[in-house]
Amino acid sequence: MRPTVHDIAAKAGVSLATVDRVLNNRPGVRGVTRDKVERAITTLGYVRDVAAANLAKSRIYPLIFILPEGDNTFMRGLAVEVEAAKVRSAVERTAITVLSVPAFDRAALATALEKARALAPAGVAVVAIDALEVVAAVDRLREDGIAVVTLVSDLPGSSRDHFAGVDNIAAGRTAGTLMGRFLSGREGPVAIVAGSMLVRDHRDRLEGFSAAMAESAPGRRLLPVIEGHDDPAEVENLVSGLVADHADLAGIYSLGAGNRGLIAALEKAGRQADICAIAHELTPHSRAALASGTLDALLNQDAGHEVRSAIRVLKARADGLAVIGAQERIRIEIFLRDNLPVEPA
Amino acid sequence: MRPTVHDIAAKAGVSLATVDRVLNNRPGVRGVTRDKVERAITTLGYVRDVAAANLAKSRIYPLIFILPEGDNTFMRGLAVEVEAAKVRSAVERTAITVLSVPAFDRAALATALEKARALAPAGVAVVAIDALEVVAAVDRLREDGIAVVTLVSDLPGSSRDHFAGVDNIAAGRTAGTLMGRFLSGREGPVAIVAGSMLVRDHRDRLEGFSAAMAESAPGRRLLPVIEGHDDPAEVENLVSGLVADHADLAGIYSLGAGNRGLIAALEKAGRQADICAIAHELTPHSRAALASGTLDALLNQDAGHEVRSAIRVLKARADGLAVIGAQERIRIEIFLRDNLPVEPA
DNA sequence: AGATTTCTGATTTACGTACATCAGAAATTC
DNA sequence: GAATTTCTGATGTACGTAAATCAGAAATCT
Repeated sequence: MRPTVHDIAAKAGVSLATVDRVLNNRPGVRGVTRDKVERAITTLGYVRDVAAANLAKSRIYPLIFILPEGDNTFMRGLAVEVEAAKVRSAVERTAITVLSVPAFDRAALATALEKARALAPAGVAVVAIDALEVVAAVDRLREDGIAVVTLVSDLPGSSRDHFAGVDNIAAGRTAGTLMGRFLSGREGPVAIVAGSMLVRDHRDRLEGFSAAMAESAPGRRLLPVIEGHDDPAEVENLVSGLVADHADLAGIYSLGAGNRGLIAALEKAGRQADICAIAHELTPHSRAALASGTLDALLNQDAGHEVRSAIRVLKARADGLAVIGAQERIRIEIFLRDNLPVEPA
Repeated sequence: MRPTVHDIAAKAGVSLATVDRVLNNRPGVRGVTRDKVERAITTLGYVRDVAAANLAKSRIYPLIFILPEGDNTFMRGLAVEVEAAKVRSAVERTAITVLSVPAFDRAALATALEKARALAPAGVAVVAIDALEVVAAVDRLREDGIAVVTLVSDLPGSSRDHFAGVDNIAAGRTAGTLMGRFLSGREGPVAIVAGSMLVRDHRDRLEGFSAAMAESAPGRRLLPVIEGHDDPAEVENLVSGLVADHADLAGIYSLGAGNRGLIAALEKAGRQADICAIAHELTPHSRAALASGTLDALLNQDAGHEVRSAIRVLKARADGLAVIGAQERIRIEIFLRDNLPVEPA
């Protein structure tokens, strides 16, 4: 039978109250007594029953998620995952509020962070934009003792507690190596379509991709980066132009969202089999395109994992606990048509 | 504030005892009363506090894991994950026993299953061998009302409740597509090294690989399958012979364990850069080989995920609850040198 | 030595659910 | 209408921890 606080009290020859003081390092215990209790704890191998402790505490964690608006599937999926977390909030003792802000709008994001600060939550998760005013807003939250986790896109210069997202340089490198190797024995330039160079994750992916391409396919020409602002219509326009202008185009790396536009452009031009296309994020559209062969590979970050990780970290930081880094690392998933998960994602 | 059983009792105008009877469908409640209570439950949006419920029940789940012996890293890693689960058993209310059996020994496995049955646990997780006597032993467990989950390698003909492992046909296909595309523009045959054709997962991987190779690289010649019994020394011998015999060998797919031998053979022959090698399971050795370029790609199943999933499913089945299929699906991870996780795995 | 401060113990209530017991009310049967 | 049988209520205990209160013991200071 698993030892309880009562067993420790008996073993150490002290009262329950003293054990409680030691366990929750409250003041009022002499050094010698504290040692006695701690020895009892280790010899009995006591571990606190978290369920019972939470029950007794009946603590709740008010959390705020700040998410960008816009109709790209990944961000909507992220919002869906946050909603799913809301449903679990009863079980997880969280109270989640969502604030929506226009995409790629640094001023709006800074304002939203201030608004979140006024609500005095235990923690805030935010899809960051890499801008000074955003850094400043995050730092103010931290000064108020509010835990902050960046989600999907990081904010390295700030005092945020944690980044719940993938290593985007590595993601870009992965795409670069795949592209380089898939195109071996084939001529022609490679194009890159981004959302915006304003967000950190896109910049990082570009950096990684360029570096890996230089290594795995040294002579390959990269066309100048195109920004489609994660908007399907805009991306379709840009890619259509690209394909028309470069008859010898060998590959396209789409490092942002708006892949519906990319897919449509390739298929309308009849170049879907010809051009090696690698994109990010598993959505119904990208999934179908991968299955049909329009896309050749897909990199993915699991939005559900990211949201759940962000919540775990925020709760831990709110309690002043350390997080286990390895457990909270979000992996880059690679999908080919052969290892697509069965369920539509 | 979240509603409790007391709130339901008040709302429905009944006593706590009646609410309890409805919630845990115990007998002794009239139809009308039951309806009243259920209406109160839905209108208040009551959800049972699982933590408190478990605390009150103080239920424990005795589980048995049957794992193969042998010194291949993946199975040892699996054992480590089971040990890690043992550590958490206090929190998760499980009591885990491990039985070790010789690898690839169907009779020993059947005996171990009988032994497990005699211990009358709530559930059994087993790395299966595809043999009639094993199927029979599993079916006997199920007849005794013991939940059974196959781990890593499935047993399709049996009445097991669930398979906690990857789709190995898809894994093989993935390897085949990568191999085919990585070798585009290069001549030479491809070799396949398996552990044993006795286990289902290896047979499935072979099937998938052959099919995908046929599609993505139609003319490519596949050498006959070699069985290394997941033993590093044996694998090294076999691969050394293979490399010596085939100067034009373009690729090797190692679908089992014992990759230390594969890596050593390639490096001793000086063919590590020349031959495209794809293997399974991320271990310190395979990880280093991927980083250095001896291996070109690595497919992985996360042993930790599999063990945790198996435990969740066994607990759920022991309580007669359904499992959410999508949540328990184990993904095939693809690693290139660029997306290796930072921590040694 | 007396007053003060600092520790420690004993005890109690609470968290939300499970489960058992017993008594009384309601419905059913004869 | 009396005797059953079947429901329902009231009440209490338990799970393991948190947290508060109060009283007494020990140490420290004057």
